[in-house]
Amino acid sequence: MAAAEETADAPPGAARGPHRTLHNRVLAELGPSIAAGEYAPGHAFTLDGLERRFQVSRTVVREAVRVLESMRLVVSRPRTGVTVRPVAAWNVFDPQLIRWRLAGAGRPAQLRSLTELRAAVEPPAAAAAARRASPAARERLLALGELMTASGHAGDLDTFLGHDIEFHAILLRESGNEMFAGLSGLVAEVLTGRTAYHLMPEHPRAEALRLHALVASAVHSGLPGVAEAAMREIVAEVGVQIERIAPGEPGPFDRRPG
Amino acid sequence: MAAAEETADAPPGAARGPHRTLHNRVLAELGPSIAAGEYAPGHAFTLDGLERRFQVSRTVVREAVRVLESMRLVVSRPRTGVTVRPVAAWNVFDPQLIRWRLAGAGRPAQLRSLTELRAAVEPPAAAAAARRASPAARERLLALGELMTASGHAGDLDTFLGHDIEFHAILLRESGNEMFAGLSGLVAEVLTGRTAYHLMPEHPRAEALRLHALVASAVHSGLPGVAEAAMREIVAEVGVQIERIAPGEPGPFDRRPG
DNA sequence: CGCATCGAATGGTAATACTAATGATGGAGT
DNA sequence: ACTCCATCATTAGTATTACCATTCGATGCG
Repeated sequence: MAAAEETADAPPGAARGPHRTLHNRVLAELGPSIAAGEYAPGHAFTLDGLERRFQVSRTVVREAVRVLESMRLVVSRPRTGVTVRPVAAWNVFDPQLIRWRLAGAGRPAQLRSLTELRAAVEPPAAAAAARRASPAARERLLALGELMTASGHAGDLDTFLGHDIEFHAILLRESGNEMFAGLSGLVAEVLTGRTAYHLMPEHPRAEALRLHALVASAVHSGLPGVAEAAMREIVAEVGVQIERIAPGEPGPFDRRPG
Repeated sequence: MAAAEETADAPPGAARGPHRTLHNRVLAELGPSIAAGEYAPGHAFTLDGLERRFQVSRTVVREAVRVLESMRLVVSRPRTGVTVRPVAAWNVFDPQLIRWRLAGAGRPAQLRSLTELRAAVEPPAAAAAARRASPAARERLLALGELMTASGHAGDLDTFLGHDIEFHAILLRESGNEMFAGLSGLVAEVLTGRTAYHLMPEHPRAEALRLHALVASAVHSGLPGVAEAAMREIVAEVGVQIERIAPGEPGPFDRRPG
């Protein structure tokens, strides 16, 4: 009922999404452009300049700058202004910053870093989950293994992706390590990005399906070693994927001395 | 000359440390107490309350709240105030937050998470460094291996700690993965914390010294597999250390079903 | 039980004073 | 004439204050 009003009283600018506040809108424009390297380290903004550029008050600009400062993207000092810091100083684990980089030209490099990180963390996380997961989580993992096998054979990549994400998220969350758990959102981005990059075959490899089921089974049975080994097999193909994501980057045998 | 003036114009409160600005001073008090769990999730502050509590203006309080918000410690909404979010929502990788937790009652749990994380990441990082490190870094690692052996045998734990930190920092930085590199500061905290907790024997174990030298040698020779295996041995003792840090936590064989 | 209204708290703007950092100026000593 | 150094002026962030707009939960009425 009153369908006409629904469209009328919800102008696009007043959306209650992440851009609810003005300083978030400033961040949404300034953050990605700094993260993309559009401003060289050392480049200096002034508050007045940003004020004019975004047509907002000083307070709003300062709030945005404080957030950028807490991500260590910039420093704000009297007389100097707001200067961009070198990339090495940035908080590269800040999810917001990661998303900004994924949205821009740095996407392949960011996906590459994330993929390597996930390859390092997920096997120990699987082992930890085999030790510490709740009974309900163990059951859910078993079920997800079967669901993934089904949707994988059916070639339903969207459904498969959803189950894949939930599978890895549960594993990380149930590892009992909150830092592992904190990576679950980023792993989801990697898995999604992999699909978006068409790095997935039309049907997931049968071996990968079996390995996921094996991990689930090992966790269910409380066998950390088996879970870790099986997960290591799953992430072993990342070397290949990294090459496809960023072919220009130094590969496994580059720069080998002698 | 004018030595008397030097002491006069540099009062301790005006130090140019991290508390240079007012909002940082508010953060330095509010952040740790929230991070320590002194306010249950759902607890609501008001800007006016914080204003009075810290005797600062609204602007300053708002900037501090924005930073806490970007760490996902709190959300700020009209009518509701600034409410503390559940721990699961926090940006657990934010170095500032990690330091706040390390400074408070959560220190053992935080050290435990960090130790597990480092155990997961450092072996792959060592492998990557063997592939990608610069020649200068390979040389420095060799030298550090010898320095650690010397200071280790001499029982000079402070010097040893310094070399140990530099060793792991170089390895992470030269892995060519900026997210691995971003962990170097945190690894330094773990190593320092381990010493502070008296988890180190008076003389580092001879095996550990040999293993560090072996990692350096493998990286120097461009042997990723060897570097990774040796590093895995180094971090293998973390299981023991974790037990000592947090004896009450679920151990390797807890909750095993069946 | 649904809905309009109220009010409490944040969100945003503007004007202004304070303070820190830095480059320029000018004088003293060589 | 030249160097050195203290001092001052300039610039841009820092902080305060006051005021209005917006949002959203609660209250209570129909």
